[in-house]
Amino acid sequence: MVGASGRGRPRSESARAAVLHAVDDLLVEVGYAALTMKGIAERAGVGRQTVYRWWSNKAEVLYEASVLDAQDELAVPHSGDARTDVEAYLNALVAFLARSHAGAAYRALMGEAQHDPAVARLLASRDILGESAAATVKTAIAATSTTLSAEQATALLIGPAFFRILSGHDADNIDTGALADQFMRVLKQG
Amino acid sequence: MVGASGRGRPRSESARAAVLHAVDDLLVEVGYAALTMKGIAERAGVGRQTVYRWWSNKAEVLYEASVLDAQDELAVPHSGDARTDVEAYLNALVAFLARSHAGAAYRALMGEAQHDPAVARLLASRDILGESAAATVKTAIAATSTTLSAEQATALLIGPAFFRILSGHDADNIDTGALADQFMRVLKQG
Amino acid sequence: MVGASGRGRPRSESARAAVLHAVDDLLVEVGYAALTMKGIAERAGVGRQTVYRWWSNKAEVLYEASVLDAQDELAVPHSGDARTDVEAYLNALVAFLARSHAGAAYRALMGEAQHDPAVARLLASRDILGESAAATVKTAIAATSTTLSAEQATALLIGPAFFRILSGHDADNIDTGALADQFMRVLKQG
Amino acid sequence: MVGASGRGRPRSESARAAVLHAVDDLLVEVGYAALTMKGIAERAGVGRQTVYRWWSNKAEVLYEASVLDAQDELAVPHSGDARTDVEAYLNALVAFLARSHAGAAYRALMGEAQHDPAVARLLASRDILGESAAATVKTAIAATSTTLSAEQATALLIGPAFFRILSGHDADNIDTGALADQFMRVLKQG
DNA sequence: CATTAAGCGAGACGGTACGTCGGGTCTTATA
DNA sequence: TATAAGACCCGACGTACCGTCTCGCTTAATG
Repeated sequence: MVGASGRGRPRSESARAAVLHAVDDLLVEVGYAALTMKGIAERAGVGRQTVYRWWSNKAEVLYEASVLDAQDELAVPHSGDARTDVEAYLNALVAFLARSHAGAAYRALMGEAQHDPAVARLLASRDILGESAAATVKTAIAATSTTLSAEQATALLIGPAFFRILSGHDADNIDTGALADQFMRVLKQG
Repeated sequence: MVGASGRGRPRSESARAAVLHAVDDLLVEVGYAALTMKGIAERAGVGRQTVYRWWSNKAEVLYEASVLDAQDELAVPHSGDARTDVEAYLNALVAFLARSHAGAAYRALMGEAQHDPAVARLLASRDILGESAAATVKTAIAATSTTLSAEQATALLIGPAFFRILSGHDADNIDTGALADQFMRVLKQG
Repeated sequence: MVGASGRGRPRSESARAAVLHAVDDLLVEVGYAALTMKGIAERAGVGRQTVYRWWSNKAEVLYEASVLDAQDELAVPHSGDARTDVEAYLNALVAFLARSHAGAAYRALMGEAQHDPAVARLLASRDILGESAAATVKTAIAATSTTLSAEQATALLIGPAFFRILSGHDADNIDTGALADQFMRVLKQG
Repeated sequence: MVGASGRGRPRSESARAAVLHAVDDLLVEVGYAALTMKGIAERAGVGRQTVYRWWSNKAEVLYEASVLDAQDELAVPHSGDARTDVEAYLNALVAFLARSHAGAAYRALMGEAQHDPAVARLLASRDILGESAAATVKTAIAATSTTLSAEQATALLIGPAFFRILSGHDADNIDTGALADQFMRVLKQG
């Protein structure tokens, strides 16, 4: 018996799906800045309360609608060759952060997290970027027998591209091949 | 003669200063999230219109009040030894981003910039972090005769720490010594 | 000379005239509701302070610009026949109150006076309507040997038309001939 | 079935009542000039938007809060004797216009109406003074078989006192007995 | 089958920040 | 000292969004 009594009308999965869909649409159409709870509910053809019943604030809806669903944008096939996998991952990372709608949502949420503890907790509850890199990092560590921890290696892998994108630099100028080389070299020596 | 009509009452530098001071105080007292234009004006003992006359939005005031003034938090003495300077810079960077009020303001602004083009332009107009690292990066490049561009090297230097702090990881666990070593090693080899 | 020391630059009569002229123009162009001190000063090509130097508030400028100048709208030639003069006066009164710009200004000021004591004092300082009716009323009183005071007679003369116009009734439907007859009849019997 | 969608939360009659009550209180405490929408909402413990939802401007709230409710101040018992009723009505009129809070509100609104068409329409939508006088005027007309229209008679009845009060003359000096006599005399002869 | 209780769409609710506007004062350089 | 210009402080304006609440109406599971 998981929760609830089973009495009363069950929650509408279709309402939930409509909200998530509406968020995706609105993100594309009006952008994050113009996203409002009222707008989302209306677009979804759903009562405002229903949105708040499933998610407790705007960040949560957005996170689930856009970020979670988009994890596969960061999933890359593993070739077995560490260097190849690293570059593939970096390409996926740049594409996600700099060019996808989900990435824009993720950046916006990370921004909110800098001054809203609730959003910070939300993002911390699931380390999307870290997880997405985990397999690649693991392969690279195994291939180089570095002494670096996975966490350190992850920061080395993601950090440079992450910084350049968040800083507003042109994502097209990021040389993922070079970054991959540098990353592998550090691992081989530490 | 830098422009200026000379006609009419001159803008009050003291009002301007009072606003910047008020922002600094309020950031410490109530934090970024609770910062409002009304609150700033009232705290500064200044009319609301006066604030809007000098800055066109909250981000601009905050940027000038907190971020510009705080560049010296990122200024580190140069020892002449590249490795030493790099670690010193990384320590200053972590202290700024993760522990100072100005750093909190900077992270908040960088967050806004992710969905507000005006803020993005504002931050892009003066690449605070890049500038602060420039001397250190230059020294390191000279000492290693790397083929990396300054921009690439800057991203390598700042990225990993930047990523971990923005992601909400514990700043105390950042091993700046190790990061400095890794940075130098990459430069020596590329 | 009348007051002042004579030292320093004398007040500019032309600035004063420009303001009064500007008020007249603006009243016609934008109406009372859109009249602002800033607008008046700009239209007159005059500093804001200069306006306040001559008049202490908006009501005073308007009063002098529009109402005082318009007293001659209410001045009617006297024929010597009381009944004739009364009707002529009533026609002038209706034309002034209901159809002239000065009359609109007067009504607006009388409106302000209902909740602004300063404006009330201003209007009380010079009983424009009462004065304008004085000669007509005097003639009528003399012609009828009524026991009514001038003040009572004035209220009887002006009141009915005044009420209908201020109440927003159609001024064209006011039968000034009938009103004149009724006025004369009351006087003859009291 | 008087319309109404039946959907959504119904408007709160208690909020509406709280606003009207707050307006009454504030009129007495701070007067018309200091009445603000913000102040009204706060005093009523109501959101600002809620006030705007029921009434579209200050005049409307005031009209409903103060003027409509105050019609009974102008309701006088009818004795059957026209002359008696007329004097009783004039006493009530003077008391209302010159001495009651509702009367002050009415004068203020009539003032606004002189330069604000919306307020003019509002007042025209319900001719408070005319209605209040209607029964008295009807009785007087019947008793005198005058040829005057009701509208003309109303202006004769109300006009003189109305003019003196709006002009700021001392209301205590208004001889309602004399005005009643004059009114009756005019009717008997026309 | 009737009851019951929770979810539903709709939209009003109390709050609060926004950016603008007007009032009346103050401070420049110039005349 | 008056002037034109325009910045100053103040505070009301009407709008927008937040997250909560309250309607009448479904929609199951329970009795």
